[in-house]
Amino acid sequence: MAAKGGGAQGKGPQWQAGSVPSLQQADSEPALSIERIVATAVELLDAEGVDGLKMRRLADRLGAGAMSLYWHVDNKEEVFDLALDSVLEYRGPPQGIEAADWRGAIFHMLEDWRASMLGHPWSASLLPRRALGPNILSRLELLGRILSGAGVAEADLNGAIWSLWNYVIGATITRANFDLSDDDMAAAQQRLAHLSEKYPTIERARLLLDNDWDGAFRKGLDFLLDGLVPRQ
Amino acid sequence: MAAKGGGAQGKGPQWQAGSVPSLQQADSEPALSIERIVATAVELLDAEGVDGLKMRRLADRLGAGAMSLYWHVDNKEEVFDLALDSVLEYRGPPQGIEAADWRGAIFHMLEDWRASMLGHPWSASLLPRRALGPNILSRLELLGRILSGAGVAEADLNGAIWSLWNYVIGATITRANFDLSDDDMAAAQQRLAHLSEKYPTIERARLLLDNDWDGAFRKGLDFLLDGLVPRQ
DNA sequence: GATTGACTCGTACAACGTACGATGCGATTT
DNA sequence: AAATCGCATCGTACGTTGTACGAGTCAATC
Repeated sequence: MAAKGGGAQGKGPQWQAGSVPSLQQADSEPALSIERIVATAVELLDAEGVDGLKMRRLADRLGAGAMSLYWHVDNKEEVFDLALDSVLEYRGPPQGIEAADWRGAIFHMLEDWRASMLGHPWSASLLPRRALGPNILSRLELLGRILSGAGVAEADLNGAIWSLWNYVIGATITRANFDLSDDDMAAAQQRLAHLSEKYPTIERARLLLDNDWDGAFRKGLDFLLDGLVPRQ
Repeated sequence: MAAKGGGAQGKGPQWQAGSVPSLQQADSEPALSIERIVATAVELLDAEGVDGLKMRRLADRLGAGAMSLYWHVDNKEEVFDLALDSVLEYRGPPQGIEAADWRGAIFHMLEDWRASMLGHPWSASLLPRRALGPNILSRLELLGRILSGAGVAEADLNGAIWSLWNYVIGATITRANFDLSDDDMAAAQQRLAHLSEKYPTIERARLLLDNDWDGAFRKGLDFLLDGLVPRQ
């Protein structure tokens, strides 16, 4: 009887944390586990980017055979899913009371979100393809709770949550994309040099060059919040 | 002397349109060309998604050998770049004068942008990884021109353009992601069913279920524009 | 001691991107 | 007319990838 379908039963990632330690090769490596796999996958992704994650390489880093991974994981996609969600954990606002300063709470959470993703740029390119993990859902839940407490009407809650989510995702993806490739940008400029007179406004605004990304992010967020919850 | 580096010289896509027709096999297939390759790639992407685009399959559809593609294109990545940009062409507002109704002009362009991408959902997942093509730049240029005309200060232009871009990208990617997978969503619900009490707000807002995406998009855009260019 | 179930891994395979070099063909040159 | 050249096509082959399959190990249970 093969192990087929035993460990990683069912479809989709198992969003779990608790598991039995139960190490059995006490000599060197601390035995395989989803946690270790995910942690190492994140390391590898940080070091080599999305294309650098290969099952064999991941197994090597873990001191295991390639096929051993498949006991804990259905396929490579699931590794991506788990790695992505693991990076998006939110530890909550520092000390501020969210009820009192809802605006601060939102800002903190969303800026932390953005920072988390920019700290692992591969996550931005992964996000569009992947499912909602529990950490993402937690953030959305928190967002909804704060907005609701801030006075957003029930009927508008959906639109408000999505608007903020959209904005954060968009800003992060854009930033991660251009951050990864400062020379790509230069190359683009080069490549389009002879067309540059077609884009005078972009040229004038130096849109592609010097940018206060963080400031722009905050400002746009401010506008959005002003619209969602008018200052009294 | 091999053809190596002859046709697709240099690095990066050639953002060109004009080319000599010059068909030489007059019998059946109208000869290979970048235009034909890109058009067929888009077809294939529409039909099979990002993972469905393989060089061999693309060549088959074109009635050509796989390696023939490489005369016109450096590698598969370039096919993605070209396909993405080709989908993002903007034909301009219908009849409205952009100077008079700048708000309408912006809305039209951005909604068209979003619609273009949703019409080819693969484009949303491709965008984070790819470079700026001329069609994207044109849209940004137009956006900047309109905003500038609407009274946005030179110093704020950058932030304003990026805010809108971010919002559109984020909204589109989110929507495309969830649209692709209505059953993924159901599966996610299922998978997280036992955790559902952890997300009461999401539950209550039915965030994952019924959504007026278009309405939410417009509303958020309104808020953003109100912030960027206060109504007098 | 036999059985079971959790876990590991060596081998093998099919599919993929694409390097390489041969080939064909029209236009240009001699 | 013959030779040359540049554009374009494609058959073959290689290296790399994800992963199916089944054999193997070991601890716990009966």
